[in-house]
Amino acid sequence: MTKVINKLNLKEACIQAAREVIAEQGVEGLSMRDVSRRLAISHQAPYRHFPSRDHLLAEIMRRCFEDFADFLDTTSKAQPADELGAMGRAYMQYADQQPLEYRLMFGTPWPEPADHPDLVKHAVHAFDLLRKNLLIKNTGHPDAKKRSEFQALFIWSSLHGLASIKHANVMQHLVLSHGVERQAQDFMLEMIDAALVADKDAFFERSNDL
Amino acid sequence: MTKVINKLNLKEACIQAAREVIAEQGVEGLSMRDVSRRLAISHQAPYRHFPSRDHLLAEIMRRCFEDFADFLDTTSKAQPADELGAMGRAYMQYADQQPLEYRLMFGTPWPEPADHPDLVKHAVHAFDLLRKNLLIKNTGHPDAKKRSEFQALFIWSSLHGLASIKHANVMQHLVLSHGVERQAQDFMLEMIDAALVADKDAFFERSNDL
DNA sequence: ATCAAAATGTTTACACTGTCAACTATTTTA
DNA sequence: TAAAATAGTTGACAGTGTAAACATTTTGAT
Repeated sequence: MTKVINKLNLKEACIQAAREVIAEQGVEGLSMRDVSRRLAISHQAPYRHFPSRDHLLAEIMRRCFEDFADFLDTTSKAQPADELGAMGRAYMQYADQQPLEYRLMFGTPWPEPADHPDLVKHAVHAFDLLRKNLLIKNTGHPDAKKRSEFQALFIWSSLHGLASIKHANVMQHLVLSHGVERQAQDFMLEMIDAALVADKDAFFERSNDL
Repeated sequence: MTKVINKLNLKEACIQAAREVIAEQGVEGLSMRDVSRRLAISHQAPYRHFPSRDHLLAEIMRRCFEDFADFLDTTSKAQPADELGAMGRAYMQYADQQPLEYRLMFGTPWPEPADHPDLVKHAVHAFDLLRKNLLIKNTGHPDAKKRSEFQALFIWSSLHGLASIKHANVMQHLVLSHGVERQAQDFMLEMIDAALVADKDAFFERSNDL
């Protein structure tokens, strides 16, 4: 009987139920009382396990980041010939398939980070996958570390930007030529690649003058 | 006396008060009753002018897009030598200076677009500024229209991505090398430029095979 | 100018939310 | 086994959006 299983580990059940709500209705549709109702428990029971709605939300965000980083890692490692490209495609794939979880991670104002250190740790981990990958590509280059960070920020920004524009459903109002929306992702990845290939030494010379 | 002025045009006063709330506390801090309280009117008065909170919000979003497009337009036209670059810098400048309004436009789930056609129209206008600018740069090129749209999406995504990552306050947790956060924007603009300069014909040839 | 109609604003009421406080039942531990 | 910690329930409060009924003011046609 589900109810008994729930009560054996109510904390886990709350998280599960809340994730379902979020995946169905988005984060603003999540209410503590809704979670309680789904589990057929009193509206205060979840508070024995989470001090507040924000704490429940933070735990869910943490797990999303965990899943997300895992997905990026395993998917890109499965294609050693082009890890970086695979990672980019995996990023967009995740954003496509889990739009509401993606929005939770990257489009929701974070709860006070100081109160949720684990959340930050897992979020940073996803970025570090990208950063490390680039660091390898940049070996031998002067300023390899800094360069990798710039590049990682650039790549992440571009992918995240496209993902969040897609989510906002703005594109369908832009009256784009045929096929543009569908091919936008591929074009974006090509542009990122081209930018990385292009020589950026001029920038570093100039920036050293500052 | 302010109160009288308000009552002479309550609709405008509501919008003004709501924008203040949003600029101070962000969109989730906006409540209809809060607006009423600020204007010292009954909590139902605003409903004579806006059917719902979403309608008030949509009107504010519309105006933000209007202001935003104006800002991009005038700022970039002031530097005819490098309109595109100026537009990119203006974009980031706006995002920096009006973070909460920017988040309202690009980070808030839109109300049903069908119910708010004007909102969409103004949002699209900002994109069209970019698209038109690129179309001029691409004159003579085969597929100039399509190419411009791809490029516009790429540029917009990159800028928006960086802006929204900045807003999320994630960067300060990434432990970046010295100066990287500060210079990220310049690097981004360089990368965009480099990508645009690089020959993209290969992409179009390949994509035509699909 | 008058009088009905439309507009604008107020009051009251309802269902919903997060969360505090008090109480009870259960489980763990000394 | 008694005490203490843990887990869950019930009831309350202040906040929200908004529907309905009512009052007032403004407007337009006669």
